[in-house]
Parts: sequence; C-alpha cells; structure tokens
Amino acid sequence: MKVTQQGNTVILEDVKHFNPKHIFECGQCFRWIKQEDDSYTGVAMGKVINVKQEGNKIYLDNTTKEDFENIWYDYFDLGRDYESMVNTLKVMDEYLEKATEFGEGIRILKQDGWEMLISFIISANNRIPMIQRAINNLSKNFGTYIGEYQGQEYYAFPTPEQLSKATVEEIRACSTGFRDKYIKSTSQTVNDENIDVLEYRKLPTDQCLKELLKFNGVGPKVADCIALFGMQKYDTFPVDVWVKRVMQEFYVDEDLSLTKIRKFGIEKFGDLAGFAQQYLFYYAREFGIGR
DNA sequence: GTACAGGACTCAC
DNA sequence: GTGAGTCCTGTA
Repeated sequence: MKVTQQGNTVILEDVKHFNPKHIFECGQCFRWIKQEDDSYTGVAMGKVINVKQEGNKIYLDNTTKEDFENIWYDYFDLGRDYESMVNTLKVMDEYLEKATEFGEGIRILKQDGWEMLISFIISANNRIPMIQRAINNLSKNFGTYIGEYQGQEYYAFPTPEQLSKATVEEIRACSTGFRDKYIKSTSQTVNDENIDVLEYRKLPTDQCLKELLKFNGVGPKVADCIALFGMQKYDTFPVDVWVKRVMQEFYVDEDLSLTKIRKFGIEKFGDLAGFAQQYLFYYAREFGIGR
C-alpha cells in the first residue's frame, strides 16, 4: 500500500480487500452516508471524512497523512491480512465461500467503544434507517459541533458527560423510542461512575461481555455487537434475526435457540467468528435468506 | 385503519 | 434458565 497526500486528501494505492459499499453498508456502522458520487462521508473519532474508491486508489478527503497514520489506519483495520482470513473462511463450506465472495472487501471497523455501546442499545428491535436517525439527532443535540463539509454541518457523537446531561424526554425526542430510559441509565452510569469502556478492550472476551451486560438495555446480542465492533473481540458471534435465519437455513436445526446458535457459531468459526458472522449477516440480509 | 419488522426487560413458571 | 408479553416508530 502506498500513501500520499495532496492538499487535504490522503490517497491510498493498492489496498487489498477494501470495498467502501460493503464496509459501510454491512450493518456495522451508522454514521456513514452515501453521497451522489458514490463516495461515503462519515463522522468518526470526532472528525468528518469522505472515502471514495476509484480503480486501485482510495481517496480519503478532509484529512491529513498524520491523521491517517494516527487514526484511520487503525480505524479501517489496515494492518490486518484480510486475504489470509478470507482464505481460511471460504474453504470451510460453500456458504462461506459464497458469502465472502459476495461481501468482498468488507473490513470490520475499529469503532469507538462508547459510541458502539449507545448505538447498539438503540439498535435493539430497530431498523437501520431509524438507528441512523436517532444517532444523528443525539449528536446534533448533545454532541460537539465539528464543522461544515460539502455544505453539511456535522456533529461528533456526544461524550458520556454530554449525553448524561440529557433528560429522558430529550432523548426520546431524538426518536429513540422506548430505548430512551436505557440510554439515560447507561450514560448516567458511565458518567457518574467515571467508567472508561475502552478499558474493556483489555479484558478477555467473556469478561468484556459480562461488563457490557451490566448496562441497562444491553442484552446478549447487543453486547456481542459492542464487543465485536467497538472492542475488537473477534471471537464473538452476534445472533440477530438475520444471522438466525441464515444459520437455520445452512447450518443448524430450525428450533435451535439464539443462545445455542451463538455457541455453534463460536465453536465452528473460533477466532474468526466475528468475521464469519459479518459475511453471513450481510449475505443473508441482502438476499433475504430465510424470510 | 392495520399488520409487520426488530432485541431487552419483566414477570411468570 | 426458559418462554410469553410488552415496549416504539415508520413503512406498506
């Protein structure tokens, strides 16, 4: 991979396994919006950045080489050998072969743990456009103003301190629905007890999940998602309706409980369970498998 | 108007 | 520790 900077654009050449559409639309993130030119503009790590792919070049606009090295290289998980990971998965069975081919270029973003905690509480019994709207409203109302980019104003995701100041009613007004009280309770707890959720990254997966499950509004599936997308715990296997459907279609009995499907996934895919889940989820959702 | 899509909590058992 | 009912919002 070659990295150069022109103005406020960082250009990456010859990056393998990087497909913006699949990265930003596979359900792992909520703040990346497709633009008219098929690029994606996102708010992450308190900054606004635009990602565009043309041929073998990736253009990261509104940033610097320094930020690329300090932030985006890790955020986009560019240090991982996706090639060998995908090679391991795709020979496991024909379904993963199809799913990895379909989701070619997915990368699991290393997102902020706190933001994932609240975002996935909102995701419970909810749909992606609604989740995006709620997060956007929370950021606009309680987060720090970042600035304008291509005619749009952008706000950072609120810190625990900022969010804990919001009332339940104000949170509800951001179209969070019945999850308002969970968001209130969780941000209150994190702020009042001065919890740094990023510390959970250092814990073994089971311990990390146990800590996450203590928060109001966090159940097994939401905890798995936070651990996978915000804490780099790749040996988890979040089971939502789509994963349940695809697993029942291809791997397990129709009447297996969510807990047992999760156990099956972790035992079968091991350290790569999180990646396998992402490919299977994306594949299942795009093709409506098991509906 | 009504049905439906989505996980966590609560309260049985 | 397992299962049914309830929570909210937007779309069809």
